[in-house]
Amino acid sequence: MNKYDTLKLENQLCFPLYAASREVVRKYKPSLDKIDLTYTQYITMMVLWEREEVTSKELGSLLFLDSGTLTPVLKKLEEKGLLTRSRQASDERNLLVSITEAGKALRDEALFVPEGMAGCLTLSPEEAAALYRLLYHILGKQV
Amino acid sequence: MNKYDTLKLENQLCFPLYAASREVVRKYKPSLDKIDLTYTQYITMMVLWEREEVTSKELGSLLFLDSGTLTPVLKKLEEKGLLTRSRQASDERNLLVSITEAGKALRDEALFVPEGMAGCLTLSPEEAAALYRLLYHILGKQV
DNA sequence: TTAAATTGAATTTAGTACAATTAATCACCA
DNA sequence: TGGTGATTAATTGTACTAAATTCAATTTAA
Repeated sequence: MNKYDTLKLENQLCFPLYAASREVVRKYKPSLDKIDLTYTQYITMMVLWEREEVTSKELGSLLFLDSGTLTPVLKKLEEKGLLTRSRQASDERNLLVSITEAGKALRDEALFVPEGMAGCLTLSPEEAAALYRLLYHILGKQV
Repeated sequence: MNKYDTLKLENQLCFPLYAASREVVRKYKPSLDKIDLTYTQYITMMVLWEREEVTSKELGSLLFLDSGTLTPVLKKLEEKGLLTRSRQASDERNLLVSITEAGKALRDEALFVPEGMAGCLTLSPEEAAALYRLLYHILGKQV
């Protein structure tokens, strides 16, 4: 035991978290390429498939992304014709994001994405549930 | 139960993994700012504090980073005077990365980083160990 | 000994993150 | 009621990270 042990890679919890996150996002890539979305764009669309209309602020808090990150993502998705951006009449500071028909249509194509990932993570249902709980704990949302 | 359930954000395991990773890296930032390192630079230095000399290739496999990501990181650390980059005589394709005295000296300052993070993650030792194991499982390295 | 295949790093291009700025709204009090 | 300062939300600028492509060195096979 020496004083530098806390600086060893193998003693870090953050490092495997960081690496695993990138690893899994990388695994999504081939499926997401087929529908021409990045991972960030994909989770954004997930919210819109549930909500149809949402403010940028709400999106940010759902996805844990700040507005500086979200702005270019939303502009890109607007370019693709999957959503529209407008200002909320009641408070023009708020950006209102609305899904388009093309955006709704993409949902059916996107069904293949979780299908393709199913075999990728070799965790048992119990392990997956435990991991899920621990991760939301870190995110400050006890489940 | 409808066919779109697999596309709900709350049913994803990848999403909290992605979000938690960014969340924790964000928590490191204030500590890392004090020693003028990004998180990626920090984990790179961690390897060099253990090894002193390592090829770029080995670094990549230890950190799960590819050379395209590593090249700018190593150049930046060289600029800061924390390491030197040279070619391996036996095979000039290999980039040899060596820590400098300044790099070694930084280790003592870096001790404050894990100290500062200690209170940030409110996981019990058992939970931390479980998470650690699950993450390395995803990384394909059973522990 | 040379051509083809492989390996490793660097470059290019795109995406993501943070800090600083700008615009809109709100709250307070004269 | 109207104005001033504080707050909130998004955007912009800059830096970092990631993936795909390119280029150079090496190895292998003919």
